Amino acid sequence: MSWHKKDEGRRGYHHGHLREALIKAALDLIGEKGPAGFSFAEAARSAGVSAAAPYRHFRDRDALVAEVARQGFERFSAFLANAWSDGAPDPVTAFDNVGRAYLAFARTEPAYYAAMFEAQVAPDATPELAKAADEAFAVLQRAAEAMVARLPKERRPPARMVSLHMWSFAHGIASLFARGDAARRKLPMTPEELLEAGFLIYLDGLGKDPKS
Amino acid sequence: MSWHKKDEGRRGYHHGHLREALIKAALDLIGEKGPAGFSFAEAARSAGVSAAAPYRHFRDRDALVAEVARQGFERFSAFLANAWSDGAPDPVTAFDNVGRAYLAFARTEPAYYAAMFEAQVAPDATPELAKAADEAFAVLQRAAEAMVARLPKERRPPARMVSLHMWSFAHGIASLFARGDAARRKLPMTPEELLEAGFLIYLDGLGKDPKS
DNA sequence: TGTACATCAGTGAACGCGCGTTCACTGATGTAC
DNA sequence: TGTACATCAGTGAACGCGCGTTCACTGATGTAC
Repeated sequence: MSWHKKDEGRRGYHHGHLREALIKAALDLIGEKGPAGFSFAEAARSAGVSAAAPYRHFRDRDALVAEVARQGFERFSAFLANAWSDGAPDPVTAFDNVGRAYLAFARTEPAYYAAMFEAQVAPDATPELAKAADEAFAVLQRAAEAMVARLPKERRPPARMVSLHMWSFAHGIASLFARGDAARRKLPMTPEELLEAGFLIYLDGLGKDPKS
Repeated sequence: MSWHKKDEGRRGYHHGHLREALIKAALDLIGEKGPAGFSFAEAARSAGVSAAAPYRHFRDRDALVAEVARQGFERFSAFLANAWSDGAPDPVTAFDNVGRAYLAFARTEPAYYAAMFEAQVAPDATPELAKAADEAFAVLQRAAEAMVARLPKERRPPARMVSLHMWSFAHGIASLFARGDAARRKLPMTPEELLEAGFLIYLDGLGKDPKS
């Protein structure tokens, strides 16, 4: 990677993009050793800067992790929204795509995923983090609304509940079977197949009159 | 707590139950500060023993965490099996109870839960750990088998799939909304209500002819 | 256009600390006879 | 029953290491005039 606004590799007394470089370093280190396996000092070192420099940009290690998590949620939102694609070609297919995107994110971005969900960072550690997480969930919520709207009005379930079901289901599969690190468990099928099968059964259940 | 076989508090040169005491100390420390927040030295200190002593019982910190996780899975198995209660009073109710037990375990034993699922310990770090985890899953599997057996043979889904769906769903809810630590997210209902509602919809879906 | 000055990002040396790990040792326990 | 001995769990001192954090500093940058 490169910092286009600076001449490659070279820098003077001022780094110029230290904040961004520290976030990148933290992300890489989380990817290598898990959310607990990196130190403030190590992030500074890998950004090529003295151990005291990060204090100009982050209060402490946790603030840095929270910022990584926040950026993770931002990318996650965009990724899910792209999969949803405004419900195209149809809400059911699009919703299934959102679930697959959830798994794909966990697999291809294990460092972000760990920072978002498995660093011992409280979901509301900073207002910005809470907001970014809410926005990611809002994508699921909007998708659930569009999907639920297709059901006959008299037995239309609350979209909020449906979105929470799907979030939990995708999250469980991702955390157990689709993660991109050593804690992934074996599965006799792809995580995507497991998710889709469950999703279809759930949809059948939604479509069925609960009194029958 | 007390070590009944030794007179309270007092010990001579030999500890007598150091292995157990270290495991207990690790569990407590994980509960206080998360799976990454404790050191071998600290476990030794809180067992009242020199920093070198733990090496007589565990190769390193990870081996100790793996043993905590193993014991966690053992308790988890027993807890789930107790909830299943051989399918009494009926398989559907009993299965729902297993789901509730999953959530209850995550909430009341956050330290075990963290060691089992969120320490960066590979599921097959030791053969004993892998075996204990498999046994916990086997309880779910047996429950799914009994439940599936009630469906008409021609559209009976594979029990393995059903148990994986339920594991993932319960695990997702537990990890996001029912955990016993600071990373728990807010929910506009109880985790148990969310789980039960999803479970019932899924059951309806299973019962429905997929071709209809 | 040039100069003086304020700002502030990054330095590097220093501190105390706890950790992991090793080592030769010590002393409690149990058992062979 | 008593004694000699083997075993091995726990000691404590020592080591080097990296971390977090502080501090007075330095020098690059941008801007007021």
